[in-house]
Amino acid sequence: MKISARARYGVRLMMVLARNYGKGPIYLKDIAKEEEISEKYLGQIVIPLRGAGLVLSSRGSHGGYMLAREPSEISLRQIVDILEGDCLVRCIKDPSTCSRVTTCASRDIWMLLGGKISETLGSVSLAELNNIDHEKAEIHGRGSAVKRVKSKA
Amino acid sequence: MKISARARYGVRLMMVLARNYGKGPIYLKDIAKEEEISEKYLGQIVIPLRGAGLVLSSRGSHGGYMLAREPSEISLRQIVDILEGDCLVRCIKDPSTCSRVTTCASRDIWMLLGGKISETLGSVSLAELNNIDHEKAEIHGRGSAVKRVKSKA
DNA sequence: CTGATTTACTACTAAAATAGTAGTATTAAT
DNA sequence: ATTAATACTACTATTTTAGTAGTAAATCAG
Repeated sequence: MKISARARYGVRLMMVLARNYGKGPIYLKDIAKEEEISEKYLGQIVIPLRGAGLVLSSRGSHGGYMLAREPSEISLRQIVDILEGDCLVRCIKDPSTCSRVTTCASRDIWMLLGGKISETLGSVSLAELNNIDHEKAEIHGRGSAVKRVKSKA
Repeated sequence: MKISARARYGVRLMMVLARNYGKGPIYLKDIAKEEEISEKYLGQIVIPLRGAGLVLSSRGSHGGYMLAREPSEISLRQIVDILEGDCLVRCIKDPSTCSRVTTCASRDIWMLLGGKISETLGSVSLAELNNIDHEKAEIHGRGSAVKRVKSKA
């Protein structure tokens, strides 16, 4: 039971966009460089986030990505749900895959657990996440994200 | 983010043993038949459960498996922890695998989530799980487990 | 003792999922 | 036009998963 790189990378991508909210579009290249993630792979990850309306994009030489709404209005749950396609057990989404559904108690428990996970992820917004990040950065002395690395200046 | 068949099967195996607690050892063959799981595969799954002291085994012609303690004293968390080797993200168990550990906020969230999952699984015992099961069985009319299928009689 | 039956252990394997890479097309500013 | 960004599609190496197969060891009945 682990979280895919896809979802983890997606969250980090969104955190960078959240830090730069209101500053216009950010290049994927810069995010990839800062977060040390393959740009091509990030390019695949951002597509469904855009498709779900969490991210806006613009193409061309001054293109890039930005959040579609405030960081406080985007929860981790939304991001993870989009990127982590599969649920805990298949029979939750699709009960027809198992004939034991009506009598299976363990299924009930996996559903309960799935609910708890959603609840937990739903209770954390990108804004809160970046607050944690900022506190840690103050202690350990890290710069303020993209700006420092940005290729233009 | 899904639960492996290994862990799911392990939970079902333990539920059968819980239903038959106090009745002496149960054959893996019967459990496999009842739960419609490969006996050989179950044989692999039960080993670590025995190793962790949750299950007792005896070999030979009247061998089998039984719980090492009362169903109310065994939580889902124990079972899942034993069978689901990996944690949510590798950097939790082994911080040295990532250089960003000190400044990474997302890691904090995955740890929080991991805690919630443990908490949830820890709050459910095999006894409680079988109560749910029994309620469902009464509604949908299923027999009382192994006995019905048992190969000897 | 012997044979039947069970667990214990080890090695192997087909299929699926994961985490990418690569290349091309499209869009937009200079 | 050229450049520089996103958009899209296809492919692939590696790892993980979910088993299968076969042998060894223990235990009980007769």
